[in-house]
Amino acid sequence: MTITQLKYVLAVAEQQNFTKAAQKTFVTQPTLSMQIQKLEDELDIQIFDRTKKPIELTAIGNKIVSQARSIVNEAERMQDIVDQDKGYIGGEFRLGIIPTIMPTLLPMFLKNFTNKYPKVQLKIEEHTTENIISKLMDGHLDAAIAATPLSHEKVKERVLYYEPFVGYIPDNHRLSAEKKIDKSDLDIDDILLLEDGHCFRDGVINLCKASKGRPQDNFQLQSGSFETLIKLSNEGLGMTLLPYLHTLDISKDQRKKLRFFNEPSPAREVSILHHKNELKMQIIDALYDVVSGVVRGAIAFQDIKVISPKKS
Amino acid sequence: MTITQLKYVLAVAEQQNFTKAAQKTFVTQPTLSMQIQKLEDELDIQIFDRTKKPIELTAIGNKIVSQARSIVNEAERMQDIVDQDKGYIGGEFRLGIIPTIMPTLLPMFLKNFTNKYPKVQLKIEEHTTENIISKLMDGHLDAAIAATPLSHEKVKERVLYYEPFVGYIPDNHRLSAEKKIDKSDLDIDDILLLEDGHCFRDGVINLCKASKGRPQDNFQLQSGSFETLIKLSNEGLGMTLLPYLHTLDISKDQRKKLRFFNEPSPAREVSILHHKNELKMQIIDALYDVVSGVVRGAIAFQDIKVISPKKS
DNA sequence: GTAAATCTATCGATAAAATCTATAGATTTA
DNA sequence: TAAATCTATAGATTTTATCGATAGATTTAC
Repeated sequence: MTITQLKYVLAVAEQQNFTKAAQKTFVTQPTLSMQIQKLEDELDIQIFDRTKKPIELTAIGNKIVSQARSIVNEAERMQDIVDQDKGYIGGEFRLGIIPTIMPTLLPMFLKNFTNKYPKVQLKIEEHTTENIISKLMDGHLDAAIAATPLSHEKVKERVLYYEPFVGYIPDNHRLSAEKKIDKSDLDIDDILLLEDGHCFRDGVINLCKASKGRPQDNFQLQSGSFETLIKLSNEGLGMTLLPYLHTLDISKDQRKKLRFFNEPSPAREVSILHHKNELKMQIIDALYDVVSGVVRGAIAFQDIKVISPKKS
Repeated sequence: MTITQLKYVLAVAEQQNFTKAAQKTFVTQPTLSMQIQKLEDELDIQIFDRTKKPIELTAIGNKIVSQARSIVNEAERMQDIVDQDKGYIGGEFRLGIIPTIMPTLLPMFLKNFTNKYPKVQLKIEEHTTENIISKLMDGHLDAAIAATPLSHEKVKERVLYYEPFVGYIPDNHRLSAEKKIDKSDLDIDDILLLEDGHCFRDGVINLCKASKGRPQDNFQLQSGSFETLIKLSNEGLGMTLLPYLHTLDISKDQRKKLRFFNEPSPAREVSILHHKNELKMQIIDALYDVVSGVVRGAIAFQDIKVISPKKS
């Protein structure tokens, strides 16, 4: 058994196709066929069920793939260990970011980071928190930025910043006259929410529950972007809540409709996540430094109360 | 980087000698030299400091070896996964046992086990609890039998049996007239103990502490075997405590000196330990079944109280 | 229903590698 | 100082991985 064979198995398992897997691994298809057969012979089992189209993993094949992933990950970590020892910061780095953080945070740190660490090939992907967790586990992502705490056993969190929630109140709204709003003012049936799957939505629901104590499940409207929520709100469909960083680049007119919360302001905790096995720690450290540095200038709230991002 | 190269590195790190490592890995010494050099070139570091005699690991070499061990262990697990899937029970299996369990328990299950699972090559080693933990961690042992609970993060425990402590009271002793003894009768300064390093010693000390509340550290005498303790006790040097299984094969005369505890009798918990990564689970399951089976016939106490084996 | 397209396995050739034997060079031991 | 021990190097040999070409099987398209 060789590490190369295991990589081939992973490629075929992922592509469900020998030919495509061959391209991905930069060898010819017969090479894959032979090497995988050799491994199957050595272990004396079938990894793939080739009668199915497209090709499928056998029951034992699934276990093999899972173990192979673990071995290949550990093997790739070897170079990282050496890099870390040398203080070298470079290579490919896959960073996941949740949708409600991506548009505001990314422009703030990306240029700064790539300037400072030109040898790092940052690959940034947008995923929901749920997908981020699974992609951190299987090694597809090296790290991620999401709302926390998630308290996942195999994922470590390091807090980057706390981002207060800000109310966006249309002119005709009952709270429009208030200078500041209080979480006790919130009514879940009156707030425009992001669609299901966004943890910011769950955070808002938790916030309302905390104040009212009774959740309702038939929300009026749902959207995938804050821009849409703002427009719907302007149409008089209700108020909405925005994360603070998002309020920094909205128009002057809209800014007038913002209402901050009484302290302690409800806030979300945003952290950098990585797998417990501490792959590429030196790049994660670098990201942490850059991001927490740029955000420190933009957010300066003292008294906040963290709202859980988890569905409850 | 290949798995073979990593195995060579582990062998040289262990033997601190290329020539001996070559014999162990069944290749010639030049093969080792070249493969290890290739790996060093690929990672662009020195794993071994060849100026030192005997050869030593460099600082980064230590990290490499640790990671290599992890990779090789995971790789070897691949075959175990296949074996488990096939229901095959065989191969080499290294079992560690602590000294105070070895002489009584081993004869009880060994023949039974080897009859039942002839394809398993059992290699049994005697180690202290401390050594057992480290050898489970580095993969030298596949499983071990020791007093628990140890609550070690990476070691799983499965209880095999509870073994009561039994007092051995010489004729001239103050407790000799009692039919049963109580843990409140114990005086640590009056009990003959095994030498330091045996967890049975720590268990007894914990027991005395629990009753008296004040530990003393200047014990009268220490020995490495219960036989010696019994003889010393016969000489009038004090009482001692024996694990129940040990009392099953002592002479008739000596048996008269045994005093059981009032219930709940203090007891040690004996468990089978294995690494969290569940290597060779099928053999561990088999061992568990056999051992707990044979012991169930020998120990039939109802009301016991487990004493911690850990030094405190 | 047939032809084209797609996909995997197999074959023989070739390039790459791992390993071996022999030995040089260096260091330690006697 | 000689012998013994140990690692590195060189060159030969065997083994292995990969490739290109193609056969055989299945699916897709018409």
